[in-house]
Amino acid sequence: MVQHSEIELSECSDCPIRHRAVCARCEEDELDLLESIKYYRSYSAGQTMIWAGDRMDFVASVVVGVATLSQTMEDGRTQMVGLLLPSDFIGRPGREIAPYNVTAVSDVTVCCFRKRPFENLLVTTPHIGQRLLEMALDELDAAREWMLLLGRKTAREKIASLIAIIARRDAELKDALPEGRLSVTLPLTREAMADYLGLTLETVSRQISALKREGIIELEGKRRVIIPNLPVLMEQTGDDSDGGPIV
Amino acid sequence: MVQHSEIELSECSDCPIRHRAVCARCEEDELDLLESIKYYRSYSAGQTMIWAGDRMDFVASVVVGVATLSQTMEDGRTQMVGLLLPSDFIGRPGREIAPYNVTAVSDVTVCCFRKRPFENLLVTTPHIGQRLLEMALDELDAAREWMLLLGRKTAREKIASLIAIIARRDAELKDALPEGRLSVTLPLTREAMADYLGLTLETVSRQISALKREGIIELEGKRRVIIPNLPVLMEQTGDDSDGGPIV
DNA sequence: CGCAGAATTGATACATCTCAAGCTGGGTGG
DNA sequence: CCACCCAGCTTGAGATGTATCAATTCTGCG
Repeated sequence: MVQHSEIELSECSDCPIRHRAVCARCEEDELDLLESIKYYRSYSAGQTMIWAGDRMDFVASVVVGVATLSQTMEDGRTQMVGLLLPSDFIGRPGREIAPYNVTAVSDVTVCCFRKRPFENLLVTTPHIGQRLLEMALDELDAAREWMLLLGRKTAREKIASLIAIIARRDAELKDALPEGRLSVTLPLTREAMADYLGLTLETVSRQISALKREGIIELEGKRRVIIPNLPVLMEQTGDDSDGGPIV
Repeated sequence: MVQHSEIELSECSDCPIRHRAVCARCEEDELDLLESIKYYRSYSAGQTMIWAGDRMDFVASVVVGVATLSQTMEDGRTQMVGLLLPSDFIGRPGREIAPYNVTAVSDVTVCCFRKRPFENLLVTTPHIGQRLLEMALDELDAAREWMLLLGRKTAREKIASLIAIIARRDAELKDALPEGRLSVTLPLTREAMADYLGLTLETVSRQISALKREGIIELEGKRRVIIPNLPVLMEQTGDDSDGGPIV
């Protein structure tokens, strides 16, 4: 079931996530230590990478692709609790059992470290622990933003927020300020968006249609969204108008 | 507005949160360093300790009492995003501006560290960073559990979950397994519970009444809840029946 | 006692879910 | 090359859970 095709990727020194992942702060010699315990793994779109309850003998960084973290209740209701993009970290030092499902949304390649050696490095190599702390705190902030969305926003605000989040992230990747007419690709199906937002897929579809009808977004196919005017979209998110994210 | 009554508390070595807070892993000599930059601050019930947008020149640990972390939208909708109990950490190294409101629910005493010196200790004293990482990851797990609650649970499940969470935590403090007839005190008003759960206070009140009517809980006054049979309550939470928390 | 904040309860409105029926676009096999 | 199929998506109609608005009723306390 699980596809294990090992992929030969570049060395750490010219890895695409070298400066954002858990290894970002490492010096050359520390990088060598990581290099010696790392290996790549790939999954194809739709595959479940890890099942909640599985024993985990590794931790990993997403190198390429998009994956999701999700929880499922007995009756099938599911809630996404994390959206994993390149450089994001999977797993937790000191934990045996995976608490969430991890699913590949697109084809995904991850850089794995065997857990035990990684835990040792964590003690001996402060730069790794420092970076991991920074990343954990960033995720905690994101989770709290997400809690406001889930608990208090309307369906329309949720959709607008999601599109805005994706647009902002795209811009971040290009290091360009988002302005004028932008075009972003939704990496998620309607159902995955629903799981992200705590809605049903029908409501997601209806709200997207409504935003389109009102000219706030345009669609090119099902997955590509054009935002003629970002500030207008931002007004629909319910967030403070004045502000970029507080850093 | 803010009450600054300094309180003379014990030394670190016999501090009530010595073994759970950010200092838990510290050796005696490391503790001395913390001791030299710490000071206490107290707030009375209902007081706002920190406003979102405030400049933060310290980080802190809750020593006594309960506080909340919350976000408010322009039109007044508010969502609680953190419940801070003794030993929980406030603030983030490397951050200037507070992103959330912090409010004292009961009278609260915190142990503060000036931010700059604390950040230096973080680099020179790995035990602090390690513990902080552990705590951040625990909070992240709690946030993700909370996201499932906000996104997918019904009002009744939310209330049952909240009572169960509080019951479990009380038991943890006493290091006793919860069994038989338990009695717990809700540290929150109905409105605060609503902000925690993403509901209105009327819905909270109705659901509590419903659980009472059905004999799943009993009330002693408004704040004290008696749970005649914990497993029966747990069935109402929507969570997996089999399981304690995955550690 | 009497007041104020907290909580309960009721009646109604409304947003979102649920169930059900089509639509669309891209791939496949005849 | 077309017909078909299927997953993903859209749209509709009606049900339902929670919010909203509005009285009361508690409870603790000066």
